[in-house]
Formats: sequence, C-alpha cells, structure tokens
Amino acid sequence: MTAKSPSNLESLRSEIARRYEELSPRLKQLASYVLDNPNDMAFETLAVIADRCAVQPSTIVRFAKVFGYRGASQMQRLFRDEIMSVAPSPSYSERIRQFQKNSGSVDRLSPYNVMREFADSNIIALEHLKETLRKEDLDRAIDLIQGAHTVYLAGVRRAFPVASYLAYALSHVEKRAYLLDGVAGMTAEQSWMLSSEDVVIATSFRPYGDETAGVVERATTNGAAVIAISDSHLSPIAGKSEICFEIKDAEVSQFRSLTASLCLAQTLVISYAYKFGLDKDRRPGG
Amino acid sequence: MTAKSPSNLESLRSEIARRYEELSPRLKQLASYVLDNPNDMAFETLAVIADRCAVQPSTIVRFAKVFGYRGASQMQRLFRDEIMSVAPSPSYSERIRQFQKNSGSVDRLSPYNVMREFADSNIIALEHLKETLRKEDLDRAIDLIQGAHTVYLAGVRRAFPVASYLAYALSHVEKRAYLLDGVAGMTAEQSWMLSSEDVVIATSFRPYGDETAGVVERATTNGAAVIAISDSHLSPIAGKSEICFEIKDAEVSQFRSLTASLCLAQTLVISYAYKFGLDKDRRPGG
DNA sequence: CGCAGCGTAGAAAAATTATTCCATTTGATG
DNA sequence: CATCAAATGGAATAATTTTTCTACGCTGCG
Repeated sequence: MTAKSPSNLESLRSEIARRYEELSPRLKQLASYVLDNPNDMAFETLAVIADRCAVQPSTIVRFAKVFGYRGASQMQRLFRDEIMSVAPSPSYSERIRQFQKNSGSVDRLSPYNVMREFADSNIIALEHLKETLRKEDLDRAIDLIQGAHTVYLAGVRRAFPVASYLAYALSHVEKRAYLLDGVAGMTAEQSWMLSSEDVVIATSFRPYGDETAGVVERATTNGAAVIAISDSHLSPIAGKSEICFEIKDAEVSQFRSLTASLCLAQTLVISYAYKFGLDKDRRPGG
Repeated sequence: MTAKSPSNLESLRSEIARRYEELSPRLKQLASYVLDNPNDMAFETLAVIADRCAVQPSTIVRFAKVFGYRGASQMQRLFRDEIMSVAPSPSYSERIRQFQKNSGSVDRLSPYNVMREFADSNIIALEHLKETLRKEDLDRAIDLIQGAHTVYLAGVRRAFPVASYLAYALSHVEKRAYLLDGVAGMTAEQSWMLSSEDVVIATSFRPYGDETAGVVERATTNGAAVIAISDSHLSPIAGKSEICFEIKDAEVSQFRSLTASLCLAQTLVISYAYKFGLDKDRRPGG
C-alpha cells in the first residue's frame, strides 16, 4: 500500500500505465479493463465489474489499495466525478448553453478541429475508393503478385510509407518483398536486379519523383511487370504499367493523406494471403 | 402505485412535469430537484440526495412508487442509462465485432469484398478517433513539438510508415525532423544524440518492438520528452511518455491498419503548421 | 371540538454491496 | 524437488444503502 492516491482520473490513468508492468497478472487484467471501460467503473457494482472481467470482487479492492485508495468505493468516485464533469447535463438550459458555446466561435484551425476535418476527409476518400476501385484490376494485380518471384517496392517522399508498408506486410504473408529504399544512393544498383520474373509495385504522387520513374523505366527494360499506385492515370509511371490504380486521397489545405492508398495496399496483401491459402497462424499479428 | 412506469428519461421528465401540480408538497420539492439535477440522481445515494433537497430518504422511495417504479433504485437506473448513452463509451471493439458479424459469409474473401471490408473498418476507426482523441493531448503535443529543437521519429515494422511519414511531413513544415531508421544497425548511436531540448515521437504497436522501447528509454535518460502513439496506454512506451495517444486502428482478420494513426500524424503536423504560422506556399503540396 | 384521512419523519428491518480474511494455488529459488 | 513468498479465489463478515413500517401531525369537515 503506497502513499498518495491519484486524485483525478487522468492521473490515475497515467499511474496505471506507468506501473502496469509491475502488476500481478490478475491486476493487469483488471487494469486494462479499467482503462477501457471507465463507464462501467463509474456505474456498476463491484460484483458486476468483477464478473465482466473474470475476476473476484476482492481483486478490485486489492487493486484500489495498490493505487493508494482506502477501498474500491473511493476509487470509483474518481470515475463518477469525471463523468459528472464531462457530461454536463445538469439541466436542459444549461446543456443548450454549453452546446452553443462549443459551436459558436469555433476556431477552425484548432488542433481538435483539424483532426476532425482530416478524419472526415479520410472517410470520404475511403468511400470514394469503395466506389471506384475496379474488381478486375484487383484480381489481376493479385495474380501478378502471386506469379512473381520477388515483389519490389518503389516509392519516395510521401509515397515511401506506402512502399515500406507493402514491404513489411508482404514479407509477413510469406511473399518475397524487397524495398527499394535508395539507402547509400543505390537506387540504380538496387533496381538492376529486376528481372522478367519479378513485379514492381510503384507508388508515386504529384510532384512525381524521378527515382520512382527511373525504377519503372528500368523495370520495363528488364521485362518486369509494373503495378502503379498513383493519383492520376496520366502520371509518368501510369503509362508503362500493367495496372494503374488511381487513388484520390483526402486533402486538407493542400496537405494530402495516405489513407486510401494504404487501404488499397492492405487489400492487396490480405487478398493475396487469402487467395493463396496462407496458414492462418502465420499472418501478421499487427 | 399507478400503472406503467416511464422507461426512458425523456418520458419520465415529461410525466413529472405533467403531474407536478397534483403532487404533495414534499414530492413537489423533490420533483423539481430531480428535473434540475439528473447527475445527482444518477450517482448519489438516496441519503445524499435526500439531504441535498431537505427530504427524507423514504420520500424518494415514495416518489419513485408514485411514478410506477418498484423502488428508487429502479428509477435511478434510468438516469444512469441516459448518461451511459450520452457519454461516449469506448465501445470500439464492440462496434467492430458488430460490423464484422454483419458482413455475410458470401464470398467474403474475394479481393473486392476484402477491400470493402477494409474501407468500412477504417471508417469506423476514424470515427472512433474523432470521439476519443482528447483536445488537451493534441494541444500539449503541439506545444512540445514547437518547443523542441529537433523532433526524432521512432518506429519499426508496422509503425515504420508512421514514423517515416512524420519525418517527411515535419520537414516540409520546416521542423527539424530526424528519422531513427536504424540503418546499419545504428539505432543506439542515433539515439545517443537525444538531448533535453528534443522531443521523440515514438510509435509502437503490439507486439512492441524492443528498438522503440530502447529509444524511449534513452530519451528519458537524456531528458528528452516523449510523445507516444500506441495501441494501448499499457504499452511499454506509454508509461514513460509525457503524452500517450491511444489509437485503435482497424483490424481485418488479424491484420491491422494504420489509417487512424496516420490521421493523427497528419493532424499533428498540420496543426503545428497552422499554429506557428508557416507560410502558406511552403506547405507540402502532396 | 373531535375525528378522519393524508402526508411525513424517523427508526427499524431487509437487501444489497463492499471489504476482510484465510486456505489454497502458483511460481520462483535454492 | 522442497520451500517459501506472493497471488488468488471464495466464503465470512462488515458496512452501507434501500425499503418498509409505524407513529405523529396537520388539515378540513361534520
């Protein structure tokens, strides 16, 4: 039983996180439930909470004591207070006033609102992807990947996360994947390896990078097939590719997202894994 | 004891209002308190409520019976349920499970359907992000970034795209950013540079990489602040961080997405740019 | 003025809920 | 493999909370 007990939910949460590793198994189990279900902690009785996370009621009391409280009840108070302060529903008039304050002089540029705008834009982009992505393109792409000896991934700057993600994910579904990362300025040397047995997945967005275009060039010369992920069928890499996925990613004040592109990347990898019967256990766990 | 009891807060409120005049003095007194202080009704014990409106506990029981309930406890449940449904409960896993159950067994594994499932899951994840991301955390994170001499980015495997994206984007809004990429096995050497003037943004998801944990360890030793992006407040990097963003990314058949994490990354970068007045033209065009 | 009927306060009883305690299990260590 | 400390489950107990019950007081009316 230690000293001071956290006196607000926020500090309790971080205290739980900080000391998580030193907790016993049952207390860990409870800890993660506590962090995930604050509502239950606020409203339910110990018996109910205990039942929901498969623990004895006494365990909850012990947990509370470990964090410096006299008992579970005292700890519960924190959760209730938190909800009290967050859910300001003292009365209708009060609530309305609160609401108007929030939506009134909204600072569109506040971080919170920026986040909301991004999230909304990304959602729209995903819906667009659902509508426009062509079944046949997907099928062909997956067959190409399947047939390849090695899949090479190309992409620089904003496209680099897409390429690196594909490299990571493909390896995890047991597809030979090689990221053309250009370390030590060896892009040319790396792409020299491309052969007609291989496939390149090249990702490139405006302003299109020369490096990626170069890789595609080399791929065509060497007879490797190219799958392009780009923002336009008119991009330099689109013309030379077997398949070109045109992805319209979200944009907030000239700042583009990668959501839709990554969603496509995931789809390619997982579909490949499904189609060619990868052992379930070997799939990437995250 | 009358007939049916109102089964939601709204109808109880109007029922109280409707019958207000015919109530006895004490019950009137209680009635107005009930309408004005729903929070108390939800959280406090009868003794406390009774005390606050100068009434006997038994009066509350009588009140409840007048409105058709078996006892005061039953009536209290209404108030709790109301708060539960209004307060954003982190029922993310619940929602995902619901969603996946809905997607029928009809050829679920065709690439096209995989794509749709990914897109939908990502949309849910983004909506969850909107609900749970805390304003204050964002603000604090952006201040930390602003105050830093250099921002270091750590993240391996699945988290690597997030780290590399942040490095790219921060550079484009003119923030000194350094990606701890571990090329040539120099992670330790790279993180040696960290000083108390710097900030580390560490991204790590289960199964947590040792490398990232090591960087965080070194950061704390050297006095650098840590901003964590992780899937749990209980992850090894969460405990040592100033701020921990808990991101629940989409998951389709054990395969996790990065959508929500990247959305957060974008938000951090763009909000930073807005807040500290970057020249519009210099923003990344995509 | 006295009696009936409702409303109320407060104490007592019942029910529920939280906490303690101890026997048993688990896991680590020599 | 024995031993010990820590952790755990679960029943026993304690505390709290809700509900019931009864006696009292007020009000209106004969």
